[in-house]
Amino acid sequence: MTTERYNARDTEARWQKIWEDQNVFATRNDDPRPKYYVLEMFPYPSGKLHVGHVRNYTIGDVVARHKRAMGFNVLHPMGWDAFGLPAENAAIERKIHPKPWTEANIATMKAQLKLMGLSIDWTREIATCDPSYYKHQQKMFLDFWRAGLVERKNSKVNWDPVEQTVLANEQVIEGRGWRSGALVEQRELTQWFFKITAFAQDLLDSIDRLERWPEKVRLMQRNWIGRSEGLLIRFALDAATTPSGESELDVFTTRHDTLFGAKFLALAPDHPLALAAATKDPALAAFIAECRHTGTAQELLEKAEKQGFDTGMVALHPFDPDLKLPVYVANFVLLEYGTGAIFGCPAHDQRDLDFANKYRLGNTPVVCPPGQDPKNFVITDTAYEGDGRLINSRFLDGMTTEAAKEEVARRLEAQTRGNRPVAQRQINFRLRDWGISRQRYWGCPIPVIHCEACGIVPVPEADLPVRLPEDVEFDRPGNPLDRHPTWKHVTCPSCGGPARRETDTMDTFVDSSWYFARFTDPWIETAPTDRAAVDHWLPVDQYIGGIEHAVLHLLYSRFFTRAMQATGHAGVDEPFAGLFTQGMVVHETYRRSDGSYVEPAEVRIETQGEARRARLAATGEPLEIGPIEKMSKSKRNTVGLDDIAGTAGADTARWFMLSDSPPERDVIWTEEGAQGAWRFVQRLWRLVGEAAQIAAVADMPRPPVFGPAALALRKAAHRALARVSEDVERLRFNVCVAHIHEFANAFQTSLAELEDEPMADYRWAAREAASILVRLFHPMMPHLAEECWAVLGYSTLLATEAWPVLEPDLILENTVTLPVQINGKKRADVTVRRDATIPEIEAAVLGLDAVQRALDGKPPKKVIVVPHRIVNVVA
RNA sequence: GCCCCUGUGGCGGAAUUGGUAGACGCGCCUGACUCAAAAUCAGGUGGUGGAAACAUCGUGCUGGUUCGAGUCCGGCCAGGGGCACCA
Repeated sequence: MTTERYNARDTEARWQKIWEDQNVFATRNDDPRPKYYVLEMFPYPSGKLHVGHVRNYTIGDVVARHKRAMGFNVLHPMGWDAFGLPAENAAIERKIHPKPWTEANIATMKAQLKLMGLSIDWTREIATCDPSYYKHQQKMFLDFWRAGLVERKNSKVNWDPVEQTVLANEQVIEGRGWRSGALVEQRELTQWFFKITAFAQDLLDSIDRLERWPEKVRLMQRNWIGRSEGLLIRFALDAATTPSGESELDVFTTRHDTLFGAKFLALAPDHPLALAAATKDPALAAFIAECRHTGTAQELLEKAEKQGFDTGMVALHPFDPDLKLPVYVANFVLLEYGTGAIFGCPAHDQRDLDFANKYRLGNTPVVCPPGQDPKNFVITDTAYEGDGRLINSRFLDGMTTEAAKEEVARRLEAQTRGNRPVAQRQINFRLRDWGISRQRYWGCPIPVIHCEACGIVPVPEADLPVRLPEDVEFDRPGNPLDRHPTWKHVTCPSCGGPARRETDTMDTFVDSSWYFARFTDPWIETAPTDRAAVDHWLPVDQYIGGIEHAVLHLLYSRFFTRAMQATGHAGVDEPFAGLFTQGMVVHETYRRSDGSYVEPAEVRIETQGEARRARLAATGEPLEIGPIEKMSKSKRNTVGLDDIAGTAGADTARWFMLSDSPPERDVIWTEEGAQGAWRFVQRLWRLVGEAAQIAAVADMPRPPVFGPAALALRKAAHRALARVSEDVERLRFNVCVAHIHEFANAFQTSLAELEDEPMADYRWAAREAASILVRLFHPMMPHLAEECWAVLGYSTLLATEAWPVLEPDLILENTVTLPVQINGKKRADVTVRRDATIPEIEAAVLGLDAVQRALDGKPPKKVIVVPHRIVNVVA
């Protein structure tokens, strides 16, 4: 019996067309079934779908198809994160306008996505560069502004010299721009900010509720928000020493217990008091200028030595005005955190100690580590930053760190100067407001107008969207909007006088902060969201994407959803109830003897025993096999969709992506593995073909009894069903793959052992087994599954079929075989009735030869019976 | 420097969450089919000893808890990630 070889190319195209023609994946908002919203992070339309995308969307598609089979009304949309710099760079390099460039890329990538057979509702497709999308974003910007969630302020910002634009803190990784990799400089600019800090506490607290998020991402967000509880202490200054008679200085600390160890105060170089003093002290002004200079590049900043300048000002210790503390300006104090001023306790803070040692300010240990004799506890080069008992601290002596903090806070809060308390408890966050101004063209225009008479005026809602002009030039660096001859010149909507449009555009992360909400009703024109739709669908039940967005996109979206809730655009605060971060696709690298990289497609791998060797396929030239790395153009180790889907088909690529590694880990793309997946596709095809030959007709009545062969097959089918059902729910697709393999092996063996003329009961069981098998692999390999479904004689679409129903009786055996251990080592097996009592099991075990021998006539010390698991005899 | 995660055959990885370590796949070895190759099918594949039954060791190292530890606890080592003058 021969079966035709499975033709992936034609078959996949055929089913894709059928799904499309029948609108199988279009989702209705008024469908009464329970909802399930699956979403993969939408792509930037770079023009090329790479295997990382394939993995991401395959995972999402498995979830979508499985949930659909489980009876949910599944929303699985797709769109384009279409604003961004690459389009502008293409415009500069290739003289193509960003708009047609982006549109062409979208068309290409959409066609590639369709080749993968994803069950996407394309009727909801959106692109963020479309005015029908960004007009709503402008509307929300204005609403947020009115709600006090937008602010225009002057501050130090990260300037990317390559991209010629400002970046948010989250977009600076190790001092470099997240995209350009250029060293970021600090610049002082007036910018638009979203007040993400307004939600700092809530964003932090709510992380606890995100139970279906990876712990790792939750931790990263907690650290990024960086809450610390401390005390704001108002130090008195000796007014005679200050530039204009200033008498107070606020300092934030989390270690108020060490207050008696204070040796100095330090101000950030740009602290108002430092600037005031600098007007009267040229040397200080020079020092501050120097700090600013070295402060431009993050890298230098990290290596820079602690430096300070004694301002001559004197502060008084809050508990003893006779203790005078010098006030320095120091390069390591940050203006943006706390009050921009600190008190230095050298004994218990390494930075303060380095500083004090350099300027000979001395140190007094005030916290004694546990187990240390206070009498000979001295600090030289290493500060003690841990907890302990207080020493050298008058009324605090003997207290624990915690008690001393409380005592200091209590006493200082009770003190007043003027009529203000000397201290108050304060919570500080590391999180900064989100700077969204970008000095670029290809982004969403910020809908405001600058008027000399009226100040900053919002664009009236009737005038939205503020459209990007299309006639722009990219011949020079900088922002083309700013250079446009007419676009920015407008009349003030308030006074009618001449005014200027804002030429900055929004960070593209704003675009991606609410697209998931827009998908719930992308048709509504009068508002960003339809409240019924957005409240029905959100939060996203399963969101899938890369770990690189752990704090960027995922934190911004959490903020944005809260802001939408505050302005009435959504009824929820958390956008993503479940998050899954998938690993990267990596590949071996190959290099010639001259060090140049060679693409996998040009390489031939030879194996000799366990040794692997690589050669250039064309010439046989030997190549060095390099480390396995993230796919990149520079290492030339990329694999394109065409390389995979071309002959072996999308199903093969999808199956391989899911088979080896757990989805959260990196998967190594190997030629051998891909071939293995292709072989399995063929094997399933043959297997289902053979099964179809003997399988009963679909409506054959269920036989009253099953013979041993039929029963064994049914058991294997239902065992696989039970296991795959559980593991697909837990997104453990690699384990699902193993179960399907196991079942296919058992099925094939069963068919091979068959007599020529199978009995009716077996023919019924074969149909059942085949239909279960096909439905189990359908979410992963939908085209092959549809084709097999048709081969089995069904006329329905498998894409809309229900998940098989488990018969639990079939996976319960009447007898169980338990391993028998003697002193913890396995020595025998015992088979007992499933419902055997513990004494019965014990009796059976003690009767075993191996146990008798081991006991040597003596009674066992102990027999541990764990029903259905194991028996352990302690001799 | 601080915080977190991960270490299991030649490789990717399973292990019912404290109960038979190595499922499943890749690779490799042997055999069948073939003039031959590919494809396919059958068998084998952690180390050591043994013809075999079997014995014995074995989840980075080390100590502990337990009848029983890959899984829990303590201390190391290695690899990966996040944050980084955050007071």
